[in-house]
Amino acid sequence: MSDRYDPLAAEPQWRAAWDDADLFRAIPPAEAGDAPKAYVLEMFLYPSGRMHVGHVRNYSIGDVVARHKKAKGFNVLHPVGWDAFGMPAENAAMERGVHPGTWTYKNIDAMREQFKKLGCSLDWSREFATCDPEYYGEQQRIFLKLWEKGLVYRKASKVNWDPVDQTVLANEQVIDGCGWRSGAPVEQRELTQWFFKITEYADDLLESLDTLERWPDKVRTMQANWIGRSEGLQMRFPFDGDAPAGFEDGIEIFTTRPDTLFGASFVALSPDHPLTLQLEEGSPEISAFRAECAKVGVSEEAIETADKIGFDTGLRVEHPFKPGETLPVWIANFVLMGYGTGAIFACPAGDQRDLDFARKYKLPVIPVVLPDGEDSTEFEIRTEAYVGPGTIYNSGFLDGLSSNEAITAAINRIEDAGLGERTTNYRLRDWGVSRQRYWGCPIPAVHCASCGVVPAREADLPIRLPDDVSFDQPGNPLERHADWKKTTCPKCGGDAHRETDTLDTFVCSSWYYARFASPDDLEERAYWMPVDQYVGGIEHAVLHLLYARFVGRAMRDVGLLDVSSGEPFTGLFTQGMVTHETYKSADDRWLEPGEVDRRDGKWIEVASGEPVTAGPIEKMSKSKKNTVDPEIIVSTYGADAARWFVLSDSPPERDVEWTQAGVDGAARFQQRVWSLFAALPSSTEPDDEPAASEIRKLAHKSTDAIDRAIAEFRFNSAVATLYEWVNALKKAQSAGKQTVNAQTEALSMMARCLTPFMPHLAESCWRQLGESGFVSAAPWPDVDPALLVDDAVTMPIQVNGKRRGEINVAKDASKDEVEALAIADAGVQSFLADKAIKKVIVVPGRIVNIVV
RNA sequence: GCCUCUGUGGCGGAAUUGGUAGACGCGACGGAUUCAAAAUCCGUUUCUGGCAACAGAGUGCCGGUUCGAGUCCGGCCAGAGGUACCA
Repeated sequence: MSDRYDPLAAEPQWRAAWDDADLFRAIPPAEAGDAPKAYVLEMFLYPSGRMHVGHVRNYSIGDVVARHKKAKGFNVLHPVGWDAFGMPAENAAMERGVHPGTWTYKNIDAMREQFKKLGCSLDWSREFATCDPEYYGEQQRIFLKLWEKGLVYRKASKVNWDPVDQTVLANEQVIDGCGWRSGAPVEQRELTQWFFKITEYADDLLESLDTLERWPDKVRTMQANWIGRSEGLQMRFPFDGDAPAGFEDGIEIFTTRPDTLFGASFVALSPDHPLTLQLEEGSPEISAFRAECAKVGVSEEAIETADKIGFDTGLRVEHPFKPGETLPVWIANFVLMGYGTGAIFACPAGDQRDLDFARKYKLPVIPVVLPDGEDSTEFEIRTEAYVGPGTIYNSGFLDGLSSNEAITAAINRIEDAGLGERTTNYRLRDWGVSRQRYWGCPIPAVHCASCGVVPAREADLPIRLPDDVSFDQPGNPLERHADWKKTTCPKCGGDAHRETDTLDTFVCSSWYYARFASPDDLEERAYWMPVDQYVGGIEHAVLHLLYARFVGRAMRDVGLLDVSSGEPFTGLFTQGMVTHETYKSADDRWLEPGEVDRRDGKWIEVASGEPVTAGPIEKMSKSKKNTVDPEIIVSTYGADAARWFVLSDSPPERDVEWTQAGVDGAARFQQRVWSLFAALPSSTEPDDEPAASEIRKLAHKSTDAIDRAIAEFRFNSAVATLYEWVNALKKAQSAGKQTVNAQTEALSMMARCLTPFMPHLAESCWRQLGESGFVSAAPWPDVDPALLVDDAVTMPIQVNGKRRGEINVAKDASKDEVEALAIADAGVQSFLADKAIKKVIVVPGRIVNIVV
C-alpha cells in the first residue's frame, strides 16, 4: 500500500468498475419497488467541441444531488444528452467548409470522452442528440399536434436583415447596428413566420409560479415581470376633424395609468402602427423617419436605448375629459408595436420616456400626481418624472382622489362615455419559432398553391434535413436546395413545396426532459416526470425556462405528457459562472493562463520573460483567452480535485473564480483524506473515553451538517465541514490515545459523506476500510440524534450591545441563573462600574445583553 | 432604457428566525523536519493605536428602526445576468 493516493491511476479503474456494474442505470418503474423516484437533470450540453469549466461546475453540482439522493434510497434518473442544433455549426460550415452534422457529431464524440472522465453518476444509456432524426421527428409530431390544437399560427414579424449578405441576422450578430460579417447597417425586414401561442397560457404560467416552491424567488419574479400582466384601460382618442380611412373610431391606446389622463400632452404611434403605415403612403418624410427608426436592430435593448426620436403627423385627437382641447399625434420610436395596441397617450409628468420626449420636442408637461407631503404650489417636474402614487390634482373631476381611486374613476367615466373598456394586457408575446436556417428541425408544413399552408403527412415524419447542402453563400441552404423542397400536397395531392424554415433551438430544449424519461412509453414518462431537480445557469431564468413550462402544458393538453400541473421542473437551482483572472502582455496581447507564471510576486510571460499585467477577473471567454481546459486539469490532478474545487470555493449560485492555487488546495486535501484512511491500524483494544466519545459526536454532527448542507445547496459549507472533520481526526490520530474503533466508525461515515464530492477517492477509502461493494451504492450513514446535542453552551455577554465577556452555562439553565452569572462576570463588571442596570435581555442559549 | 441579482479581511467566502462578524480554504509571514529541496507538520494573519494587557473602528455609500443590524426599512453607488433570432 502506497502512502500517497494516485488519482490518475485510481480514477479510471473506478469508472470502469462502475460501468461494468452498470451502477447508474435508472431502475425501470416496475422493478423499483418502494423506492421513491428522483429525476435529477442538468441543463443540456451544447456540443461546442470542448468541455468548459462551466460544464464541470454544472454537472458536479447535479452529481452531488444525484449521488446524495441515491444514497438516501431514491431510484435516481440522471441522464445526459446534447442540444445539438444551432448557429455555431453553421458558422463552422461557412468558415471551414465542414458539414454542420459532421462537425456536431465529431464534437459530441470528443466531449463525451471528456465528460466521462468526470465520474458523474450519469445514465448514458438514455443519451441522444437533438439533431438525431428520431428526436426531431418526434418534435415534428409534437408540432403537428400543437398545430391541430390551435397553438401554432403564422403572422408577419420583424427580423434583422443584412442587406449585403442578404441574410437574416440573429440579435447577437448585430454589432452596433451593423452586420457582424458584412459590417453593413442592418435593416428591419418583415417576414411571415411561425408562432406558438404561449400567450394562451399567460395566466396559468403566471399564477402557477406560486406553486414552484423549490424555485429561486428571483427566477419567479423575473418570469412574473416578463409575463407582465397588467390591468388597464383600452380606449380610443377620436380624431379632431376628418379621421383617416379605417380609423373613424379614433386611435386605440392601452394605458395602465388612466389616472394621469388630464396630464396627457400627446398621443404617440409606433413606427409600425397601421396608421403610421397608412400615413407613409405619399409621405417621403414619414418614409425617411421610419427608415431612421429601422436602423437599430430588432432587439428590445437596442430599441429602448436608442435616442428617442419623433415625427409630428399634424393630426390631432380630442382629449376625452377636456372638451374642446386637442392633442397632437406623433410617431415615436420608443412605442413598441408588440405591446398593447402599438399606440399610447403620453403623460410626460408621470413617465420618464414621455418626459424626455416632451422636453426634446417642446411638448407640454402637466403635473397631475402630487407626491404625499408635497405642496401643489411648489411641486415641479424638471428632468425627472414622478411615477409614484399620490394625490391627483390639475385634473377636473379626479382632483383630490388617490392614484388608485382615480384609476377606477377614470375607467368608469371612459366606459360610460363608450370610449373604451377595462382590459388585461400582457407584456408576454407569442413565441416566434421560425428560423431561416439549415441546422435545425424542419418545420413539418407544406405550401400548396391551391390549399395554402397545410400540415405535413404524419407518415412522412421525420422530415429529414438533406445532407447535400452548401454553405458557400449566405442565406438558408434549404431554400436554394435543388429538390428537397419538392413534394406533393397532403390535401389535394398536387405539386407543392416544403416549408424551409426550421425551428428555434429553444423548441428542442423545451421537451427533452420528457424524451429522457422515455422515448415513447408514456407511462414511464409519467413515472419519472416531473424533473425533481433541474440545475443550470441563471441566464436561462426566463426564456428557456418559460418556454419549457409552456411546452410542458401544451404536451399535457395534447396527451403526450401526464403531468397535471404541466410543470416540467418542480425544483430548480441556478448556478453562477466560472470566472478567471485575465492577462495582457507588454505589447497588449491577451495571454492564456498557461502562458504566464508568477515569479517573485510578479506575473511574467513564460516564453519571453517579459512582464505581464494581470487584469480584471471576468467570465471565461475565448476572446479574453482566460479559459482553462478542464481536460488538462483532470489529466493532471484528477477529476475529484476538479470537482472538489468547483464545489468548494463559492456558494454554487454565485460566480466562482478559477485559480490554480485553489486546485492545488483540492489536490492537497485529497492526500490529507487518504492519509487518514491509510494510516489507520485495526484494533481490538477498547477505546479510551472520553476521547472516543468526542470522535463519535463529531462524526454524527458532521454527517448531519453535511446532509443538510447538500439538501440546501450549501456545498461550500459541506466542504468546510469536511475540512474541519478531517483536521479534527488528524489531531485525534496524533493525540496518542487509543481511539481506533471510534475512528474506524467515523471514517466509514466520512467515506460516504465524501462520495458525492470525490467519488473516486471515496471508493478507494471504502476499500481501505475493508468494504467490498461500492461506496457509490452505499446508503447514507445514519445519524444518532442523541449525539447531536451538547450539555453546555457558551453565551456571550454584551453591555449596551458590545461584547464584553462570555459565560459557560448548562443548556437548560434558567433566565435568572444566566442573568446572575452574566452580571457577576469579572470582565462584564468593569463595564458596569457604578452605573445602574436599566434592563437585561437574555436570549436562552444565544446571548445576554445588559443595558445601562 | 427596463427587469432581476450581487457587494463582508490581501483573496474565495462563513454567520439558523435580527443575537460572539471573519468558520473553512487560498495566499502571506514565522518556525519544525531535511545536507538541501519537494512533501508534510506547528504557529501568526480584519484595520488603527499600544511592548503588552487592552482600547477604538469595521460587512459598498448615506440615513432609519431596534436592547442589539452583514441580516429589516428608505435613498444612492458600483458590478453581473436577461432583454424574446447566442445557447
